[in-house]
Amino acid sequence: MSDDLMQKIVSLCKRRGFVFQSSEIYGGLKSAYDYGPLGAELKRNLMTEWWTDMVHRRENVVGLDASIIMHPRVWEASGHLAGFSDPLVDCKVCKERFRADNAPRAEEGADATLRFPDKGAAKAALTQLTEQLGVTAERRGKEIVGLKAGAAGYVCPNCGSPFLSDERQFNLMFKSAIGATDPLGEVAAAIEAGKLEGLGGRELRTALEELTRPSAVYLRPETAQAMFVQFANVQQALALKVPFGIAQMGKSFRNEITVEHFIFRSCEFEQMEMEFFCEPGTDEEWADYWMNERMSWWRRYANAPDKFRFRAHEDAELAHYARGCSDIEFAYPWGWGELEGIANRTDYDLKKHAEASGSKLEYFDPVKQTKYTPFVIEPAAGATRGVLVYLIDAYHEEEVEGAKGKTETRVVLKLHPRLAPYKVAVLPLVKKEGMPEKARAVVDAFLQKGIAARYDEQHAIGRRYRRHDEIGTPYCLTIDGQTNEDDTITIRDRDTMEQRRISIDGAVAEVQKLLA
RNA sequence: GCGGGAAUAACUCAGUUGGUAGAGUGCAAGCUUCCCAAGCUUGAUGUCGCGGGUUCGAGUCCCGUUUCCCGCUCCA
Repeated sequence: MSDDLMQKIVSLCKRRGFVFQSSEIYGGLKSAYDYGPLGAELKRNLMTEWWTDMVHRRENVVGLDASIIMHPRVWEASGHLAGFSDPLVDCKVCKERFRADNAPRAEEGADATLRFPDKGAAKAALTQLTEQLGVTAERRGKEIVGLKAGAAGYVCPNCGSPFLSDERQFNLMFKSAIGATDPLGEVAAAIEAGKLEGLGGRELRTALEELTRPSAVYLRPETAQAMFVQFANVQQALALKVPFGIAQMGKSFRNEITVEHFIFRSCEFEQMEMEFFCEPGTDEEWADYWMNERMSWWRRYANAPDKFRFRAHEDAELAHYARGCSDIEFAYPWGWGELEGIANRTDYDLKKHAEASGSKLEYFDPVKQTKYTPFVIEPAAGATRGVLVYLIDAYHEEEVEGAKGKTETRVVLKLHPRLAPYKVAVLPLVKKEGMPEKARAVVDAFLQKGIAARYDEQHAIGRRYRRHDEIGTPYCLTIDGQTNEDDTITIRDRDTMEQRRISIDGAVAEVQKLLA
């Protein structure tokens, strides 16, 4: 059922021009998606709503639009360069993949006991050990005993097996090279000069890294760091007093181990983040404040507000820099999943960057005459996730009575009017008696005001209504026979399908009122 | 990356033991039509994901590969 819903949404997205697979005619590129005309509007509307709410409506929050490529030392200081290259290992017995540094320790030669959920699984594992790995061991119920831990120094956290793949580095940051010359030229020159001769494994890797390091740059894996790095500039330029926030929207890039669920997790994605700098000791209060602000923002545009919830991170899953973190989760078709994280990042980031750069990233409180490193509350939302969330929230199938009295299924995207790609569709009831001309004039009036409007005369009126239901157009304006008599048109509500008459001259003002 | 499934028209899908690529929907043109995918006429659209192989002949069989979906894992 849930897969079904996602498939319908994916299909609608393509058919109606919300989201296309990237580079589709070349076979597609993994996890890359393009936002079509309607998707571009939806995403833009969503992000504009965020910016308006977070920046324009608040005196103490300002914006930033930083470059995606920053100095590589930013990522060293932030911990991303190390943290995003954690060695991962696969278990050869149960196929579990895990982080080597989180695995249960087991010194070489220590007893290793494999545990399985039931006897059947243990039997199967024993057979596998014997046949594929050539190992003899003994099974006792759900366990396999008589094995020793290997040189790795740890065992599989899932089944306890010491049969593991080599550690593999996953570079989760997109690496690129800045400069007009290809760093491979340096490598080629070094090879020709024999400088790499005799090197292997880790040594060779290190040597190659050193050769390419001068030109190595990374695409940002989050927008947050620029706001820490520019903290002092922003604070001084605008003479901001703590507490204040810096907000930023934009693309981020991560080589995710797995991408999934359409645009839910992709390597290139868009974020809406704000770093709120506050006095130490007031941080928990501000964390509560922003949690409530952000939750009410998400719910404001939703049909089903109860599909959003908080989930506090347990201590074990907290990032090393965070004192606390609460996710705003949404009930996706596949289950609850993250949409936004509100983290208390303490003074970790500012201190790290101060230390690494040698710059003072402190705040002097002119009233209290004290100097301190502010604490940071970070509401970090996924903009592209937001698009998916509202598409899922908006997608409805309804049984309605058709023209001939039989029940039909109506597909309607109940997008919030401010998020909807088109605000109005203007339809001549029939293509004659001057109706198309009048409809065109109405469309022009909307476009002059910068309101996304669409003229549509194709096919029967009912079909046009349904077509706009499917892309979420909240209002359809129809020019009919009566328009010629009294200069009124009908306005149809997408969700109720009810119509009422309004004056043709007041149409723009009427819709503006509805959108406000 | 590992394991499982899938890919045929814009969408949803059929396609027999290998023998000239189909339907519905949608789309386009026109007629009709004064309000909820109505009716009629006409029309266009296929590198059958891509690349090899087997074969007289491959949408169909084999191999590789790409992409998508479902689990493991990671995050916004």
